[in-house]
Amino acid sequence: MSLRYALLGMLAECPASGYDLIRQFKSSLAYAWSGTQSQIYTELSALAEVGLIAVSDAGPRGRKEYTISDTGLTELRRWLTETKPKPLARNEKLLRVFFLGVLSKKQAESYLNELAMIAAAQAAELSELRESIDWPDDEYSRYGRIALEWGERYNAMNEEWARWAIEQMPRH
Amino acid sequence: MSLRYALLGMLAECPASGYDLIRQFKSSLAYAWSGTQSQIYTELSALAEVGLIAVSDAGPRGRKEYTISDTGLTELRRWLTETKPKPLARNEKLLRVFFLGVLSKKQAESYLNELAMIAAAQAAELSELRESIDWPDDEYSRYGRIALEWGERYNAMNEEWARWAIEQMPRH
DNA sequence: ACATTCATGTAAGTAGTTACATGATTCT
DNA sequence: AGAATCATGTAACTACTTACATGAATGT
Repeated sequence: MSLRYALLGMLAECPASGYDLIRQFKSSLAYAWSGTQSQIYTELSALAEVGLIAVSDAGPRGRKEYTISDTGLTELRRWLTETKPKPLARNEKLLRVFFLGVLSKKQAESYLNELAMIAAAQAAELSELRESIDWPDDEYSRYGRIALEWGERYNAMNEEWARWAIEQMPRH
Repeated sequence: MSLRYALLGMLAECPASGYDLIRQFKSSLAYAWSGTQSQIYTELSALAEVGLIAVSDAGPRGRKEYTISDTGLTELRRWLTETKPKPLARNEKLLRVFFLGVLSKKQAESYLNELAMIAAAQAAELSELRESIDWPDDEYSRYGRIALEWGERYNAMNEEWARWAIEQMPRH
């Protein structure tokens, strides 16, 4: 159901097509929510059918630009203020850590090292992203910057933790 | 598919019933993976059918204790060493941050404050958990402690970040 | 006797993924 | 002319959730 609100939220900023939204998912929203092409087009049709968004323009190659409606914006605000976010429940990288006891110490250490490297690579990606965006001085980019900061802190934390974890391993 | 490996991983430590595993999901594994009662019983039947686990004992009230098989353990090791963990893709708390621009500053700040409080509460829960467990000196608890440390760092990071975010908001 | 906990299972529905399918427009 | 990109949609499948259903054993 969150995909629905992710789409509403993006359309609250500016009108966009399904194709545009798929790219936005991949760039800015990637570490907060993911959605496949097929799911996004299906959900956009459903949102239009219930009147939370509407086709506001048509472009070449069957492009349909959607705009959020008043009821859509109201529904987005209701979601933000009257419902509670679900705690996160799926972290495959961490899940694997619990079971490293079935591997050799060398293999376990190599996995932890891989986690450190993934975190470092993602940190590099994010700092590149931060610099590639020229942040306008508006509401949307304030919160975009705050979310990006979360990503940077998350990656830093993961890398430090993975390096700490390697140190906890007995010498072999 | 990860649920399958979560179950295999828990059974690699010691034999257990579906009921036991459900409780383990709620206590130690909760922030790494979640699974409902219905999903867990269904998956255990499927795992038994393909021979990755087997019923090793029967108890009162139809209790069935499962034990991991050799092929099950091999499959768990294969998953850990030969497949890559999927990056995390769903964080509803963070998703909402992107869209706080549609709320008033007061409402947005109140949301960020709520995030700080959730993180603090979870940190308290985890430190209680750390103290309630008497950590045996074996492989499984080494990695359990490492995973718990991740949770503590994650919560600390979230709380600090949320407080930092509130400071970024303009005075009103 | 009654409540609680232990213990498992199934059915129906929703959300998400993978694969297939098509075609217009733009760039080189 | 051919490749790349833009652009949308549907079908089949897998994963996950919610709700329903049952009943034995244990504690008070």
